[in-house]
Amino acid sequence: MKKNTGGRPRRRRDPDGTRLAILEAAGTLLAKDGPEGLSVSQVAQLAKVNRGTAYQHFQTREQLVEATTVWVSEQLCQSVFGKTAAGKNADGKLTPEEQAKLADPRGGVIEHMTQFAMANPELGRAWMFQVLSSPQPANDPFWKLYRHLFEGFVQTDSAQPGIDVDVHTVLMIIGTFLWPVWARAHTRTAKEREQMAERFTNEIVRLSMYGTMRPEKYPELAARLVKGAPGKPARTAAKKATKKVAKKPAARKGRGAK
Amino acid sequence: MKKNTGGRPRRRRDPDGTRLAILEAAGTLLAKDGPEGLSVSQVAQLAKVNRGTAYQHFQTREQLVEATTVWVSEQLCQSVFGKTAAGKNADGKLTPEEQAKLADPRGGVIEHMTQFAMANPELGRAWMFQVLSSPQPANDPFWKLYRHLFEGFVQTDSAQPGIDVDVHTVLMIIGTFLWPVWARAHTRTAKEREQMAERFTNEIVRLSMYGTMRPEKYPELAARLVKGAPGKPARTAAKKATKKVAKKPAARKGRGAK
DNA sequence: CTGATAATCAACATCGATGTTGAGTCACGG
DNA sequence: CCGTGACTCAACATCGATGTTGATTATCAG
Repeated sequence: MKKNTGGRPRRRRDPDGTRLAILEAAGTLLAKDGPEGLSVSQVAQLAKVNRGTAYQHFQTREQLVEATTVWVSEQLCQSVFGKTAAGKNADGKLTPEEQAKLADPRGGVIEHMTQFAMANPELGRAWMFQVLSSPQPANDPFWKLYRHLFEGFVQTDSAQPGIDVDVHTVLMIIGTFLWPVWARAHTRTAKEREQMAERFTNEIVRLSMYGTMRPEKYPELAARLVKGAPGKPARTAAKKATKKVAKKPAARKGRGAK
Repeated sequence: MKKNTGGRPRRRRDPDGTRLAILEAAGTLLAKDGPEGLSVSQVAQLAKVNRGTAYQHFQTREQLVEATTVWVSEQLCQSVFGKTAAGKNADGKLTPEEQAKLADPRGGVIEHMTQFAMANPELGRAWMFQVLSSPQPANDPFWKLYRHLFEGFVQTDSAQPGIDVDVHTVLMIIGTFLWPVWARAHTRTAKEREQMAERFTNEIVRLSMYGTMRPEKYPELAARLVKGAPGKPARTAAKKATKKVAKKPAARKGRGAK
C-alpha cells in the first residue's frame, strides 16, 4: 500500500555498493563525533540511504560502529602496507628489502603512512577515536602490523640499541595520525598540505638519526643511559602482554526500544 | 507542593562543591564517551546531583562540555607546570633553570607530564578527545604552554639543530597522554604502572639523546639531512600560524525542545 | 515471461535526552 | 525571628534516535 510518493527516486539495487556507502558515511561521522556520537540516522542521511536499509545491513547501531571500525582499520592496512608483508615473516625477522623499505624516507613506510594520513585525515581521526575508546588499543590489526614491522627493524644492526618498541609504536602511529589534524588547521592549499607532510617525515627522519639533545651536553645522563636506568634493565622488553580476552558486551547507553 | 518523597536526602548546600562535582563527573564521562557522547543525565547521575541542578550551573549541554574542556585543560596546566613559568619569559628565552628543568628526566617536565598522565588517565583521555574534536588544537592553553617551553629549549645550544618544534609538540604531548591508555591495558598492579611510566620517560630520553637509526648506516640520508631536504629548507620553521579565529557556534545535533 | 529472492524504504511504537518550570529547602543578613 | 535569595529537585512537554514491520520493487534463475 505504499507508492513511491514524491521523495527521491528509489536507489538502484546494489547491496555491496550500498554497504560500502554506509561504511564510508559511518567512517566520516565516526571521525567527526567519535563512536559514542555516531547515530544511524545521520549515517543513513549522509549515505543517501533509508535508515531502514542501514538496519538491513547492520542489525544494530553497535554492530554498525563495530563494522565501521574494522573497516577503517582494514583500509589503513591496505593503503599503508598494501598486501606486501601482510602475514609472512611472522617470526619477527625482516627481509632486507622490508627493512630498507621501512627505513627509507622516500617510499618507505613512514612516508607512506604520512601521505595516507594527510590525504585521509578523516580516516585517521576515526581510527584514533577508536583507539582511544578501545580497552585494548594494541589489538588493532594496523597497530599490530606496524609494531611487527618496527620490531623487525629494531632487531637489525641498523637500529640503535635499547629501543623500546611499544613506546615507539605509540609515538609514531599516534603522531602520524594526529599531525594531519594539526596541519589542517594551519593550511589552506593542497600545496601547503604537501609541505606539511614533508615537514613531518623530515622531522621524523631527523629525530630518528640525531634525537633532540646533544649528548655531550648531558654527560651524566648519557652515563646513566648506557648502564640502564636504576630501577629497570631498560631493554627492548617486549613483555608478553597479559592476554586476558575481556570481550564484554558493553551494554549500550540505553536508547531505543526493546 | 513537592515534598521530598523518598529518594536520597537532599544535598547539602554547597554551590562550588556541586559545580566541582559536576565538572569532575563530566570529565570522567568525557574521557569515556567523548564530547559528542556526553549526556547531562549521566553526568548528573555520576555526580549524585539532580539533573536540574546541572542545568542551574550550566545552561546547556553544549556549555557544560565547553566548561568541562577548559576545566580539564586548566587541571593539566596546574598539575604539570604548576604556577611556575606560566606567563613570564614569554619572549621565548628560557632561564637556565627552566631549561634544566625541561631536560632533566628526574623532576623535569617530561617526567612530570608522564607521572600525571599515568596517575590521571581519564583526564588525559578527555583532553585528547577534546584535541581531536577541536578545529584548532593548538589553541589549547596546555598545548601552547608546552610548545612555548620546548621552543625555548630548542633555542639553547643544548639542542640539536634543525628541530621542528610543531612536529615535536604533537609527538610528545600526544604520546604522553596516549601511553597511559596503552599501559593500562597491559598492567594490573600499581607497581607495574609505575614501571610503565619509567619505561616511557626512559625511552623518551634515550630517543632524545640517540634517535633510533645509526647514522653511519645511512650515509646518503645523513648527507641529505644536513643540507636540508630537496623541496624545503627544513629549518625550525615556526611559521606564524594563520590566526583566523574561526569561533563557529557549531549547531548541536538537534536534540531537545525549543 | 514468471515467480522467487532480497534490497529498499515509509511508517510505527517506544524510549531516553533535552531544556523548562515551579515548588520545596537551606543559609544568611537584618 | 523572619524574609530574601540562592540552591536543589521532581515533573512536564517535546523531540530525536532506535529498532521493527510490512509493503514495494529491482534483479535474477528457471
